Amino acid sequence: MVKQRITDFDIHQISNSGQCFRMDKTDNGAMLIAGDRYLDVIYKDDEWVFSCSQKEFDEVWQHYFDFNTNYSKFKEMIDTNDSYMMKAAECGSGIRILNQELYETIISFIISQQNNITRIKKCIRVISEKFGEEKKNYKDEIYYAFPKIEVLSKLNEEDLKECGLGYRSRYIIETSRAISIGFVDLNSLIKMSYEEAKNELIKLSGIGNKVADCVCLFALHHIDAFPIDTHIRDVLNRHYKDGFPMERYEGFAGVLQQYAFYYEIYGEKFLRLSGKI
DNA sequence: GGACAGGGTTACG
DNA sequence: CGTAACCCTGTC
Repeated sequence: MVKQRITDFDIHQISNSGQCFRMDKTDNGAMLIAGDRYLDVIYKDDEWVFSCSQKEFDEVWQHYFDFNTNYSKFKEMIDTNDSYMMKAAECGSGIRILNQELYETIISFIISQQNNITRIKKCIRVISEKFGEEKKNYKDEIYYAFPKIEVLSKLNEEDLKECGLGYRSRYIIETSRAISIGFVDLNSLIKMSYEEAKNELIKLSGIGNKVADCVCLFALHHIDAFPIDTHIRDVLNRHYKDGFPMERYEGFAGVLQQYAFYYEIYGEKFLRLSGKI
């Protein structure tokens, strides 16, 4: 167990921010599976409690949750005249950009296209149960690691049928094969700049502009990546008619994208609870 | 019951 | 460069 006071952190906000699909709310926190690891996170007596050893926390989760980055700094850099972003950042003030495993993120966001979150989660759960390694957590409960590329790259579209992926099955298999034969090298991808990495990712089947940006932001931690999905497009149309001020927010626009995304989905609820409407 | 849309990408015109 | 088609499930 690791107990810690942490600022700019809210596991529920992160869970609802759309960057991960294997995190679920529990009584006073959340449980999550990342790669082949399981973690419970609980909020108790003003402290966050993590169900892992100090060693695992230091080696894995510290980086996963991006705890070494100061998010107050990003919020302070928001233009105070940018009232929409000021409100969005206040609403999602506990959001951090996770450092997720690359292959898992690639496949997860291929699944996310033309799809809703409930179904994305279900698809990922089923593909993991069918093709991921069966493991046991510290409570002796069974869970399933995300499938390895060695497994998925050897499947046929028929094998994925029960996962309910639809036309995305072909993308998953083609992309897995392309990576496994070295058409795109994940280890080099990690070392590339945002632009280079994005250009490489787009070479893969089923990855276009938006999914590539999601992978850059949520796995490669290029926090200047700014994925534009239908919700963010709405935000830009409503609040940034003259274009989003990328120059002003250069270097961390992706963090703001997350605040805006969360605010779009949960903002009204937030305003209601804080008595602002 | 059928029509439609859901955090896009691809393959055509 | 714009637009239809792609698959599957949930919802109305």
